[in-house]
Amino acid sequence: MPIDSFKNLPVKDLAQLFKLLAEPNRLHILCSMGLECRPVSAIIAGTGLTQTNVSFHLRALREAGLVKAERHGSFVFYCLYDTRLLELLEALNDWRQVHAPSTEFVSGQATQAS
Amino acid sequence: MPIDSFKNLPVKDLAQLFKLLAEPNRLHILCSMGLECRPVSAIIAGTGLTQTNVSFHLRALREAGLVKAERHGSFVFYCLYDTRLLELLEALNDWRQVHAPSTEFVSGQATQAS
DNA sequence: GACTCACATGCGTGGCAACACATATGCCTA
DNA sequence: TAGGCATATGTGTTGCCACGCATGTGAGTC
Repeated sequence: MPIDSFKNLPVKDLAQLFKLLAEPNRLHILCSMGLECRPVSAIIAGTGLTQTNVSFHLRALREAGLVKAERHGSFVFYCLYDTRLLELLEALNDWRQVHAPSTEFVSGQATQAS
Repeated sequence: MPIDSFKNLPVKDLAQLFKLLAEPNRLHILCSMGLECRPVSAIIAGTGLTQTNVSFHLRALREAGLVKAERHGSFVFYCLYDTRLLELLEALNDWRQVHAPSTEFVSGQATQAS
């Protein structure tokens, strides 16, 4: 693997993944799922989104292979396919905090980069 | 730090970062910059995009703090603020290859996940 | 089978983002 | 200072995406 292997990154595919993660609500859904499987109703309650909207986003995440759905009775449980995604999100967030703090709350105070 | 610290991720800010990275051309620009500083004209040549478009995307990246601009004569050189971003991109791409291959080329053959 | 609950889907709408064209600005050279 | 090159910016258009409403489907209960 050459040093500048990032020049050969599949930009298009990677961008498609980022597009999925670029939606605050979708990201919220992913994070609120965490490590466990939860029924859609729990996700709706946890996020405060409408049922239509949650279903819409779950479909996108499911079709992209980020989450999987399992029927249990009349409930459909959703969970992450690979929870390591959350670690990557945290890593990226650590980087962001240092680098592009934008709107960030530090010890209860808003530090807006004007 | 609790185990489920990802439930406290600043979803909105993180999504904003992903939004920047969700544009194939913008991602291409970032990757093609690599570790060195390059003038806009080089980026234009490297990406094949129009001057307007490159300038447009560079502005977004600059205002987000992902890249910095330096004037040298009549040229403006752009480079990454923190090249560790590329490592994160690679990590995320490795994850993606395993997990959401979507449209991926392996040894010249398209392996479409139908 | 009728009713209910959990979830999915089709359709229409509004808003935003990428892009191109034209033009402005800044720097250099002669 | 005139002219040309490098880059930025303003405006308008187009296309896509998130969202809500209404409705469909599938499972469980009686």
